[in-house]
This record gives sequence, structure tokens and C-alpha cells, in this order.
Amino acid sequence: MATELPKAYDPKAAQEKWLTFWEERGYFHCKPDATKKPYTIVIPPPNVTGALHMGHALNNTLQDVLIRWRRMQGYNALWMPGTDHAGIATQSVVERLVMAQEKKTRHDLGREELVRRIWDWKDKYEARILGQLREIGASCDWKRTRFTLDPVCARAVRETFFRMFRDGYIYRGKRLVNWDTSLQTSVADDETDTVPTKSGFWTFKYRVDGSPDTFIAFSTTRPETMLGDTAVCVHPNDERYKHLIGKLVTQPHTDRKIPIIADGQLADPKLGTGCVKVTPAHDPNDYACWQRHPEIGIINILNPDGTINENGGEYKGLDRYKAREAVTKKMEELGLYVGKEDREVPLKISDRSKTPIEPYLSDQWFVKMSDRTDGKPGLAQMAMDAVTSEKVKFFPERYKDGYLAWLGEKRDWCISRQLWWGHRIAVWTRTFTDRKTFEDTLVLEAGGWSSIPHVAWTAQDDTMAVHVCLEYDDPDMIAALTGDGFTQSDDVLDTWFSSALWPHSTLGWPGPTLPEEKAGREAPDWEKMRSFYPTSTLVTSRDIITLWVARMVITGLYNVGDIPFRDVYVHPKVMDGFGETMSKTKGNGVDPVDIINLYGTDAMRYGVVKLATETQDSRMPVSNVCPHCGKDVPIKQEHMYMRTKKLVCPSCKQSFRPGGPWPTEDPELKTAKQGSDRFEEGRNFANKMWNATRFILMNLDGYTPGPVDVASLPTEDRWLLSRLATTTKAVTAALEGYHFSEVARLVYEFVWSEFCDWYIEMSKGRLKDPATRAPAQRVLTGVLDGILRLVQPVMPFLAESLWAALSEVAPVRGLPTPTKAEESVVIAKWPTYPEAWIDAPVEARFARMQDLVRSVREVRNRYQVDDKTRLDVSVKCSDIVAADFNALSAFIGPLAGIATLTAGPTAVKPKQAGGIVRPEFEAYVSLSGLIDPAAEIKRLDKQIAEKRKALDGVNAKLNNEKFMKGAPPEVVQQQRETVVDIEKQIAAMEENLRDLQTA
RNA sequence: GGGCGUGUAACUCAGCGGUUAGAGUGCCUCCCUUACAAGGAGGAAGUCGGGGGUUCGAGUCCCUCCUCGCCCACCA
Repeated sequence: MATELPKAYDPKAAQEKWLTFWEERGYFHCKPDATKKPYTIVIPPPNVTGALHMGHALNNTLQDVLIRWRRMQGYNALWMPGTDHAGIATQSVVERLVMAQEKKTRHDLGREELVRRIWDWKDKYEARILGQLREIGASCDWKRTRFTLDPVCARAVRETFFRMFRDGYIYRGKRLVNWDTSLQTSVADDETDTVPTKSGFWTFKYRVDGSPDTFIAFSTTRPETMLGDTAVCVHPNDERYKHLIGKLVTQPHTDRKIPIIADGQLADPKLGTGCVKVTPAHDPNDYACWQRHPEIGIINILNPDGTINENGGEYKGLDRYKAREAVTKKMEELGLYVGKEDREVPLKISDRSKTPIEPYLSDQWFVKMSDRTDGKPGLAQMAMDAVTSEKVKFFPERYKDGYLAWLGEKRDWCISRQLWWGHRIAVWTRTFTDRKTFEDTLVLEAGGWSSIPHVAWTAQDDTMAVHVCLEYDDPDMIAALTGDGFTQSDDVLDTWFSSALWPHSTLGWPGPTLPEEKAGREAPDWEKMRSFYPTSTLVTSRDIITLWVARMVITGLYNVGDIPFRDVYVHPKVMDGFGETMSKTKGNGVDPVDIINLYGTDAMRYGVVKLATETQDSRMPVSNVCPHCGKDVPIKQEHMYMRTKKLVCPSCKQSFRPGGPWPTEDPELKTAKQGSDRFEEGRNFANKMWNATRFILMNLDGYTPGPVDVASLPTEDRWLLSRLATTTKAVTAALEGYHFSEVARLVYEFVWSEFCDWYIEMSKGRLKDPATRAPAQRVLTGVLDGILRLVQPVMPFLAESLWAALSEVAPVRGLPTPTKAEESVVIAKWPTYPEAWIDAPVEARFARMQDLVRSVREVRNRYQVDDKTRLDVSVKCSDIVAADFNALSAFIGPLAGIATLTAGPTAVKPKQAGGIVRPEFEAYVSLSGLIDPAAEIKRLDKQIAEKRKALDGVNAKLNNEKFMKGAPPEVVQQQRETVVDIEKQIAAMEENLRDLQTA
């Protein structure tokens, strides 16, 4: 009946088998259930820009550990999967592809076609990403997979926008954007390149009004922007200029009078002349200054094509660079030119058109974050309160500081993007040229709109625009608006706007709101799924705490009236072997599937869990695994980032392409997989558990289940159960505190160093003896059962394989009372053991016996005693060891290669003194004729000296009055015991030394 | 520039106020002992980044300098 397991664990077979099994059983699908407590995690939706790397594998493995653990604890555990459309990032990836393959810009394709191409891309990478997640064993509820642009999410986005618009949180405002004058569009920061460019650094001066001889000098790299100056600015404490603050100067090209203002944030007395011109419409810093000093005004001098507009007076129509020359020339003529130095300046260039970017003032949509005066809550404050009140907790806690500081600025959130890939903004706008018509329209139409519940509107006085927002696409209303000259905005929403809703949009919020939904057709499931909200834990990376986490808290509170998650666990980052964080853009990401193929999924998961420590980011040095001969080829930095196209294997001399996230296969050259020895520990550990189980299964003939009375068990069993109970408790606590690395460490140590190295070895003798075989079998199966449960969250494929094998032979097992095992370890109960099992005295006794065994082995090794020679060991035991001695000697003997182990109140010294070992046991090992006395004397001398040094240190403490007064009694006691201990050791060693010297 | 981290054995990391500082890998010696050579037994290897301080006691707390990393600002 014994089952014979193969000799080594084959991860690949296990992965395929159990993935199918779990999905068939539907363990991961989760429905609302009033009888169970919910535990919910929403996945941080990966961007559909490309495949996942090890950073994602870490993030998702940790979520899976939590979900699998809570599922075992009996929670209704829902892990919501999905992906993010990632606006600009995805659009640029596809645009670059189109450019590379067809030499076409998005304008050549047109909006509809480009968006279609992006959907194709999305389909491809979404499938790839979800496949990768499945492969790492993620126990997501796949049936609920969402995408931030799918209809359910779109509904939530639309509803949120409408409500915020209606409640006055969304407004139209000005913002400086990066303007591409050639494509005449705004571009995002990450679509620009900053290149050092040779240019000038001009210094000019303006004449101070009222005193013909007083000038104020300033410098600029862009003289043409003088046309838009609305102030000059000095530092409030700058003695050179203090007396000028508040005076006016003349801007000579436009003949405008502009003030000298003081602003400590803009002007730095140490830089340049200490005085700076202020051009709010064309410089981000000046713009910020204007926001602090709105009275100075803001003047836009550019047309969208980069020529000067009517505000530039006589320079109107000139290209900005022509204007630069003309403006400078005029200053020279007026004697206001001070000088020019040649300088390299950072120039922002558009990625797309390769032309210089101009900061350009444009109208954008914003979400107001600051406090409100009308009684409605301020959004930023609301989200801050959720964290300061500890409704939302950060792990590790320090991350809450960054969150609070960022929200504390209460900066409004610009949510409109001039892109084609995203949620299009549902606002229809009409801009008037004539103020009377504008005002008349408001009087006539606005009253009517106000009475329609799904319509909201605002009027923008400065641009004479009317904006109408619709809660849903009401065809009649759209027709009416279009007929009146309204057009829908071309802009889409910032991608974070939709991901901000992720925890509730994926659960179906807002539920039925549309007329057809209310009529019963296809309503999202919010009512039913509401019980999964707030979600339990968010597992994320620290760089999106502000962009994403903060915004989820805001929208959760605003939309649902409750926080989106209780805990935020921020995990460390995976860096490459050279200390740089892995990222798609850098190209140093390692594909988890490479690691899985080389080491197995369980090993990959164990590796990343081990890596998730409290404070540190972890390096993951990789090597290229030669695709021809399988040898590891060490990696150099220049092989990374896909810089090196070809390498030659030093061992088989064949060429290959270094591993990396290459976009395409190379038909000519095989690509290396990337390996990392950081995963060997996990692979070895999996194999160790496999073989431990294999051993147990080979020894289960005649197994019968039965209750186990722990108190009557031999010492080693009680020790093992004490260790199991302690470990289980510690693992549970580590999971509760998100100490993932600790979880891996604890399980590893218990299984390998305690269960395998000691207990299984000891059990070998007992299994041969019919009298002791049955209880040993029960303990072995019972403890293995517990181990598999503890290991399941981290190494589910291995655990399931062994669970199934064990269940074939011992379906009824467990301690102290056996029960029928669940059909899968995935749904098995998380273990808890009686507190009474934890037995410190037994653990202490056992530790001393381990020391004794190790000592004898050390002597054997030192003197190269061959393993067939059995040694005589004599131990003096007058204390607790004596009590266990007889019971323990039976198995210690074989373990340490001891022939006879004698014990008594006095130890019997062998005729020829040999290695005295572990003086605390006063144990003698007979090594007649085997030792070299001179070498042994030398060794003992060295050891005694070391011990004396340690003793001196401890004695110094005990002779220190302050220590005796200041230290707690238990520490003093501990030190005293140490002294006795060391003295005993020294005495024993000295005695041994004397024996050797006389011999 | 501001903030947050980080520096411990050759490598990757634990330890975060209290015995004589640990693990895995690598290295050295021995062993293919029927669970496992992806293994077993043993060993060598560390002035815990530098310098000050607090404390009876400091990898552990404070200050400072240096290294590296991340985030945020900024570069007239």
C-alpha cells in the first residue's frame, strides 16, 4: 500500500495539474455569503503596456499568500483581478510601434484607427499578463476580471465625474502644459526629452518708474517672454532691492507698467542678479508665483503654432525665435541690454516631433482638493482624516508621512489629458464670442437644465463658455445640445481617475442608475457585492502611494462614504544586481516565467516572499543561462537594458542573445533565460519537503489513525510538537503583521533544521520497532499535515502535490485527534495547536542533547574518525539531562556514531584523554591513539584564551556598580549564570589540557 | 535642495537596547549511510560604513560625515 513518489519534485507537472484542478473545483470563485466574514483584496491593476516582471511577481505573490491564508482561515476570500488601460503609457507604446513599422503618426491614422490599434495591443498584453498571473499561481476570482475601460468601470467613472461636477468639485481652470507647436498639441512630461542645448543667458534691465536713473537688472534664457512679463520679483529679505518693492517698472516693448514684487519662493538672492522677471503664462515657476500674487495678472503671448499673438504688439506674427532676436535688439537700442553669456541650458524637446516644447497656458479640468466654504467636505482633508484616525493603516507605518504630506498640500488635481486612449470626458461645451448671447443663453437654458436630474452645468465667465455634463448618454439631450452648437470635449481623463475608483468600481458601484438598468436590464451587482467593501488589504509599491492610494481613499469616501481598504501594505522593491529598480522603461526587468521555468513556481514564490523584508529593497543579481549548454554566464551591466545583442557562451562557444524583455523573438539567435541563484534556496527547500514526505510515505505500512496523548510521548515528540506549535503561532503572527520574509524563514527552519534534520533521523530507529512504530507514524503524518497547511500559501503547488499523496495513504490523520483530511489543502483549515504543547523545559533539554550530538560529530570530524568506528562516550550528568538520558541515548547513539554512551554522577575519563567536548556536559570521548596531543594543546590554548576574554567582559559588568544598580535583575542573573557557565567550560578545558600535557 | 530609506561574512540578506552577532549561497574537509548529492556531517570566514555622543550596557538610540537607492522639488 505504500506509495512510491518519484525521487525529485517536478514542478512543471504539478503546476499544470493543480491549476486545472483548482479551477475545476472553483475554489477561487467567491460569492457573497452572509455566513462567512469577507476578506477582499483588489489587485493593483497592471498596465497593459507590456509583460510583467519580477516586481509584479513579488507584488502578486504576496497578495496570493494573504488570500490563500485567509481562505484557509475560513474567510470568504475574494481576490479581484484586472488590468489598467494606463492612458499615455499605452498610447505611446502603440504610437511608437506604428511609427517603427509604418512610419505613421497618430494623426496619419486618425483617432478611431489609433484607438482600434491600441485595443488590439491591449487584448494581446492583457492575455499575456493574465497568463503570467495564472502561472505564478495567483488564486484570483478570474470570472470577475475587470479592465479599467470596460463598461462596468466606465459607468463608475462617468457617475463619479458627473457627481463631482454637479457638486462643484470639478472645475475648468488654467494650467501650463507642455505644448508641441509643431503638432499643436499638449504632451505629457514623460513624452518629452530634456537635452542640454547651447543657448544664451541674457541680462537686461528695466527702468524703475519715477526715478530715471534707477534700473533693476534680471537674467533670462528666453528674452521673447519679456513680452508677457507682468512683474519683476525679488527676495523679500534682499537688502539690495528692499527699497524697490512695490514700485513699478516699464516693460519697454509693450509699454506696460508692471510691479516689483517680493516672493521668497521664486527669487533667490544668490542666483544671477537676485532679481527675476515674472512671465506667468510661459513658465511654470512664474505661474506658481502668479497663483500666490494673482494681482499681477497673466498674459499669454503665444499662438498655438508658436508665433507671437496680439498681446505681443508690434511683434505679433513673428515666430518665437525671430521674436527673441527682435526683442533683444530693441533692448540694445534702448540701452537696457547688460550682457549675454553663452550657456548650455536644458531644453525640453517633444519626443514625437523633436521640436522644442513651449510652456503654454491652456484650459483643463481639475478636481478641487482644498477645503470648501460651503459646508461640503474638502477632499484632501477627508483622505487625510481617514489615515490620521487610523481607519486606514499603513504597514510599515512610516509611509503614512509621505501620504499626509502630499495630501496636505491640497493641490488641485488636473484630470484632463489631450490623448485618445482613455475615458472621454462627458462634457459638452459652447464658447460664445458675444457676451450678450452668452448671458442670454444662461438665463434661457440654464433654468431648464437645472431641472433635469441627470444634467449639470457650469458657466465660465472669462472664456464665455458654457459646460454641460451628462450623467449618461441621453440621446435627446445630446441632440439638443449639438443643435445648439455644443460639442463634446475631445479630452480623456487622467488614467488615475479610473484607477482611483478600482476598489468599488470592480465591485459594481454605483449599481443600477441608468433608466434601462433600473428597468432591470444588465444592472451591475453592487447591491450584492457591497459586503466585500471596504476591502481588507491593499498591497502596493511605494511610488504610487500618492498617485493611486491617496486617490482611492478620496473617491471611496466620496462615492461610497467609506474607506476603500483598512490596511495598506507597502512592499520593498526588486532591484537588479547593480542596485537599480526594475522597470519596463529601463528594460532591466526579469520575466518571472524564466524563473519559473528554471526553478519552479514554488521556488519563485518562496524566493520573493523571502525577499519581502521590512525595510530594505532587495537586489536580484541574474545570470544568463546559455540556451545551448545550460551553463550560467555571469551578467555584466552592459548586457542589460537590451544593450548587448549578442554574447558568446564561454563554455560551449555558441552565440546567444542575453535575456531581457525583448519585444520580439529573434529567429537567428536564441535568447538566454535569466536565472538567479536567489531562487535555489526555494527549489532546494521544495525538494527537501518532497523527499521528507517520500520518506514518510515509504514508512507508513500498517498505519492506523488514532488519538495521541502528548504528555505520554517521548521527549523528541514533545519537543517536535512544541516546535510545531511555536512555529505555527509565529507564522500566523508574522502574516498578521505582514512580515512575509519571516514567514518563509520560520517555515524553512522548522521543516529543514528541526523536522528533517532531527526528528525524521530519530524516527528511523523507532519505525523499525513494532512497539514504537505506531505512535511515530501518527506524529510523522500529523506534523507533515500541519507543515503542508503552513506551506500552502507560499508554495501551493508543492503543498497540494504532497497533500494528495499523503491523503492516499493516510486520509485520516492529524494531532491530537485525527480527522478526515479535506480534499485539497487549498481549502484545508489553517492550523492552530494547543498552547499547552509549547514546552520550554523540553525544548531546553533537547537543545542540550543536540549540542552533545554535534560535539561528538565535531570530534569525529576533527580526527577524521571513519564512520564505521563507533566511539565510547562518557557523560557526567547530574541534572535534567540525566532524567532523559536513558530515553535519549537510544537514538543519540546512532545519530552521532556513538557505540557506548555511559552516564552517571561522575564521568569516566578514558585512559587516553582525547577531545573533551561540550564542557557543560563534561562529556569525554575516547579516541585512543587517534589524536595529536601537540595540536590539541594548541587548539585548547586558543580556545581557553577566547573564553577568558569573554569571561573578563562579563565579569567587568558584574563588578560595575552602575550595572548592578541599573540593569534589571533578570539581566544580572543572566550574567551571573554566564560567568558560572564559562568558568565551568574553562575548568573542564584546563583539566583536559593538563591531562594532555602529562600524557 | 527637501523628505524617506540603506551600508552587518566573498555574495544576497536577517537581527533594531541586554548572554560570546545569525541564515542561505559560495569556500575548505569528510561522506554517493535505501527520503533527499537540489543531500548529509563538520569547519574557516565579520574592528556590524567613518567619527562623536547618550546609557550600567549600542549593529540596535541620538548627532555628524561619507556611500548607494527611491520619491518630491528645482535648474530665471
